[in-house]
Amino acid sequence: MLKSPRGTRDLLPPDTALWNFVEAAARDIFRAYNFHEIRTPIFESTELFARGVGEETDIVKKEMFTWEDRGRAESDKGQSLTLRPENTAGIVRAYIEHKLWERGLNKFFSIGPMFRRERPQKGRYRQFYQIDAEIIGPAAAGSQSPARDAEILELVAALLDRVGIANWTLELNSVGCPADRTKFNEALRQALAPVVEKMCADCQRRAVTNPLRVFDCKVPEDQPIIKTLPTISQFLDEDCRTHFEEVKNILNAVHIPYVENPRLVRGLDYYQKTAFEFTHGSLGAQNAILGGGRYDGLSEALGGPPAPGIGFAIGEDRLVLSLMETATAESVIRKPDVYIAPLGGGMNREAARVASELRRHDLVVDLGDESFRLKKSFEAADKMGARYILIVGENEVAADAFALKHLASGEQVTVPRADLAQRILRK
RNA sequence: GUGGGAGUAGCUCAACUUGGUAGAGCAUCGGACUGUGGCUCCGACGGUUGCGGGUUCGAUUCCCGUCUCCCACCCCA
Repeated sequence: MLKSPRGTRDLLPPDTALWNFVEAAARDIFRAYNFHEIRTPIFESTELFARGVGEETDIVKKEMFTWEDRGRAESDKGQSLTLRPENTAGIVRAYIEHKLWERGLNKFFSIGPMFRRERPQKGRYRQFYQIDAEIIGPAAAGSQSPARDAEILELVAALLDRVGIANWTLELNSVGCPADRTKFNEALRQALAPVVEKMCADCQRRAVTNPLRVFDCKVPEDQPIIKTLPTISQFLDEDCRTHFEEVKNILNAVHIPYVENPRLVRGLDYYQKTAFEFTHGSLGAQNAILGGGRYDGLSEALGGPPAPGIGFAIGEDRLVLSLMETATAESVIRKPDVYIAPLGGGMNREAARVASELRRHDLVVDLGDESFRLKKSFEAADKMGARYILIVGENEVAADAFALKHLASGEQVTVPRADLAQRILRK
């Protein structure tokens, strides 16, 4: 049997109602913060991600779906294309390409699929969905301000609260400027050198390949050593330090709780200053539902003008997973207001007329078939959770009044055609 | 990419310590009940036991490979 490819899956009803609920809530929140939707291609030139995400990142080195396009002529060498592994690079590319700063546009959101060639596990798929938001623009427009960082964080908190995710934790850090990180990395290597032999095998490897990852070590014996290691906060320059302080000041002012995590780092090269993550329990090892940060140098790295920016990406798959602990898809689905049961030959066309009329009143209407016995229609109406069942038989058509039964109470009345919609809307 | 666990009906799961005709509940469809449901009862449908190979008279069971999912690692949202 044909199956969906590894790491992909079908989203089916009723779960899709939960996805729509999340996306509708996100759109509401974005509107309140004056963000506007942008839709970029799901594949881009490979070069964009190499330059934007970072040549040396695992994402670019081994986790992208990349192929060579067919050139138009023999002499035309095919361009390397890649399914987008994240969306910030694409949005910044569009910002540059269309000179969006000229139009005064600087707050964007986007919802859609991303692709990474990783080994799948729960909450980690090869096609996954992200809700992205970015603030980007000329410094003169205030895009470098810590107020934007705080605004983004407040937006995220509002969104999580809106969809009903309780007990989230905001972890906050500043990863400084590139110069700060260089100094920090150097200090970290020096601090590790004399002690690394006493640490676990993983840490010994990390100390060489990626020293920052030592902070993620979960081995209890290593913790005392890790506590003695320097943190990035000690290496921030004046500008980064005051920026970070002001972000925290504003968060305090709007009562957004956070915990400082000096060990929080970001994997992508372009992050600077503010880095953050929202986590939620019981997602196993993949406990981050959302992450983001500031990327002041990205536009220039992609050949654009200076355009400080900050943004985040919600892992929608994980958000929905978290949501399923408390909410069921059934609770957000809209059930039919009325199920119409045509009864007897020729009644399909009469039922269609009634259904058409009721739908014009914004009622959710479903119907059976004139071949159904009444019992079957009742069972169908029950199964789909309809509020009312409406019987359209010869008697009803002759009288131009229909039997309307409230399924939960069993109360049944005869209602003239003209009064049907109002009657159903009432309760 | 590495390590471990698991794949049996649409869903949730059985089928004794290497082996003997693959079962239940729920769901679906039909009937009891030709214009009044949720309950009950009866019946039917449903499977190349993930796929391929091997051992065996005989494999859901044992062995090998492979695919997929799950857990963890790497890394990351």
